[in-house]
Amino acid sequence: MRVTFACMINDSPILLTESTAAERTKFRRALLKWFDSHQRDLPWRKDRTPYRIWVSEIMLQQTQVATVIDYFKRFMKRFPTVSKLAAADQSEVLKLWEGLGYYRRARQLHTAASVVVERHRGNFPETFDEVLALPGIGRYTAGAILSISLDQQLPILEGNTIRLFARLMQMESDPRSSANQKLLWQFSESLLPKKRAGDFNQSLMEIGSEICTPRCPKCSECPIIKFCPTFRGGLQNQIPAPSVKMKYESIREAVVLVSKVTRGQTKFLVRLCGEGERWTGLWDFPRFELGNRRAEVWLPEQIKSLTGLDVSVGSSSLQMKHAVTRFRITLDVFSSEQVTGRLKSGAASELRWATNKELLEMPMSTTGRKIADRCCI
DNA sequence: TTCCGGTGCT
DNA sequence: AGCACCGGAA
Repeated sequence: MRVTFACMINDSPILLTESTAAERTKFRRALLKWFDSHQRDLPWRKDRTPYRIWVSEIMLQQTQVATVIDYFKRFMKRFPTVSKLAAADQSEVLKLWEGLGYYRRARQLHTAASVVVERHRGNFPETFDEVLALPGIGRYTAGAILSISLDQQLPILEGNTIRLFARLMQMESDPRSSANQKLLWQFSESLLPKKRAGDFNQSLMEIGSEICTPRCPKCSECPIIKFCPTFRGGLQNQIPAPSVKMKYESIREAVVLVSKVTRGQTKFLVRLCGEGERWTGLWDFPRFELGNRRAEVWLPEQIKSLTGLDVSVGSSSLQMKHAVTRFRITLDVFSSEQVTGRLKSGAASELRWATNKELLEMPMSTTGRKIADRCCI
């Protein structure tokens, strides 16, 4: 049997970094055509107002699409407009964000909503500089919002497109270096079509996340395979250059679960995390970095100075492991016994007693929520 | 157990 | 330039 691969023999490889205008047109068309038939049905793609795209982009920062979908739906149902968001209490915004992580995003989103109301009369701004000036919005997010919602011809560069571009450019050095970041932004800008810039940018990101994956990229499904020198060279595992390994630090933390019973109601002591600490604006049980100290002695001292209460702690009733950035945290939960004294007034941090039911309404971190679920029944 | 990922502060 | 911020997925 004779098989000819005429098309492959005749197709000369195209390097986008040295391409003609006609070749870039082919590239854009291939991407947009793929997007027309392969784009996922996502809730923020239904009604592409700047506000909805903004909320989706903030949620999608550092967070996968599958995780965001339900949060986005709940958020838009409760806050259908920027004015409704601005009018809400921060704690309610954080409650809708509970479990998504990076809670500063929610606080900045809420702050920015007020800025939009006051500075822009409730209309989300439509120039790059005005959008960029809002808290929580950097170069990527400003470009994404304005290209996706208004088709403004603005480039984007984020995790998925960095990887895709590094492969399309056959960039062998670290794409995270500032020199390479500059090249990648230029590359992103050089590819943009005049029309449908938003679909084009989304297509790049979707191919980056669904096809041009870090490991085992699905090159056979890639609509722009013929523009990819990394595929031709079989260098998918070398490009992008692997980053330097993260070095982790192990730390020990302890939660003290302080409870009291009044009129048959069990209440638990919680505190509001303040500015400059993890989980700002969220509620947490009293939590301490234990280090190598002895829990039975040190934790009651800490509780005394924090709250004025005298407690004793027994042995840990629950151990959890979790990670926050570079820290590997082993968290022990100690239930306090023999609680005496009154909560001191004018404490440095905001403290209160909360019933099981009240805990449900308070925004908490994922570990805080697990402790509440497991221990505050 | 390791990897992944935007913004903003220092 | 380096680091903190979070949770989920590989």
